[in-house]
Amino acid sequence: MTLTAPAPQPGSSAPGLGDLSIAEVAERLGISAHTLRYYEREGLLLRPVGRASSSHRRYTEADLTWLGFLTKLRLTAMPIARIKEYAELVRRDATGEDTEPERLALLRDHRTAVLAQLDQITQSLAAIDFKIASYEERNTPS
Amino acid sequence: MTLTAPAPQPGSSAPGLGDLSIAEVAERLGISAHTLRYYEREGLLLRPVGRASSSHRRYTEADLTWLGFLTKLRLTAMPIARIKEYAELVRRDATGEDTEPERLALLRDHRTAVLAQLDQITQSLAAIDFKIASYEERNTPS
DNA sequence: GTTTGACTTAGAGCGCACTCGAAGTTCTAT
DNA sequence: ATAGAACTTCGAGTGCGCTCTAAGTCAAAC
Repeated sequence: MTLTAPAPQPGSSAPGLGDLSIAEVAERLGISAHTLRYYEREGLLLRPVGRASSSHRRYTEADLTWLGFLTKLRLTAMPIARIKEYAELVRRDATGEDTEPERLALLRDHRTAVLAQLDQITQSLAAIDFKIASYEERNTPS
Repeated sequence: MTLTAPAPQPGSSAPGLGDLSIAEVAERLGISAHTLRYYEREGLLLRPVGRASSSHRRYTEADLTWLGFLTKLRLTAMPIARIKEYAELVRRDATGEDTEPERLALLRDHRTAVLAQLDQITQSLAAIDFKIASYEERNTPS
């Protein structure tokens, strides 16, 4: 485990020496290496992951940033297929096309869904709290 | 669809005339009739559902109350197996045994999980909002 | 009386998101 | 030099929570 990372110049896109192994990325993101390979296979990444001479994956900071955002989309229950669409838009953008309006729309839609999600969970939590309180009350005949 | 429900006396446990069909319950809870039967099969209900002379299910208010709580547990991602445990505790309680401490512990555990869930979602939402804001900014060159 | 439609059962099927297995290669440490 | 851990690919397997199908019953509407 090499911890001396010689600060890659920001904006570099080719894999360099400060890059991370799949296990390191997995740990940082709190997901498994299996899952990382799965996401890659499913076309969720923005560009091919770099490889070391040994053909082992080497993730750049940019990869990490995207994967971090991706996991936040997953944590808020965005389906894999939807994330894939988003990734495709980003890739199309890199070819000169302007897909920002679509990306913005997609994120706004998702935002709405997340707010609804939060609402449902919060309301359910209130019911659970109420039940807990009623149990506690009963066990505290004072 | 009979909407004139002659207010069942509260506390009644035997199926009566004001009871609801599976379709009515499904609609009220926002789940499918298929799902309701599935929950029943899985042993998530507190006692056998009443039947009309036609052998069609008739849900009491008490059934509805429990199913309402159960859907809130589901909405907060409690696994079916865990809900089943909880239901079993409630049923054991009805036999004279006191399972309240266990039920309280189970709900408290779940509450903790829900809070963590809310936290993760909220943090992810912040990242999504940040991204949305950065897109909007770029499209507003003033 | 016949049709329509909601209900019943038992069991199979499905979609999603991983998760694992096998067999082979490569890195790291001694 | 060699052992063991970590990586590679490809494809299959798993777990969860529904979701649907088929064949049949029953009640109400026309």
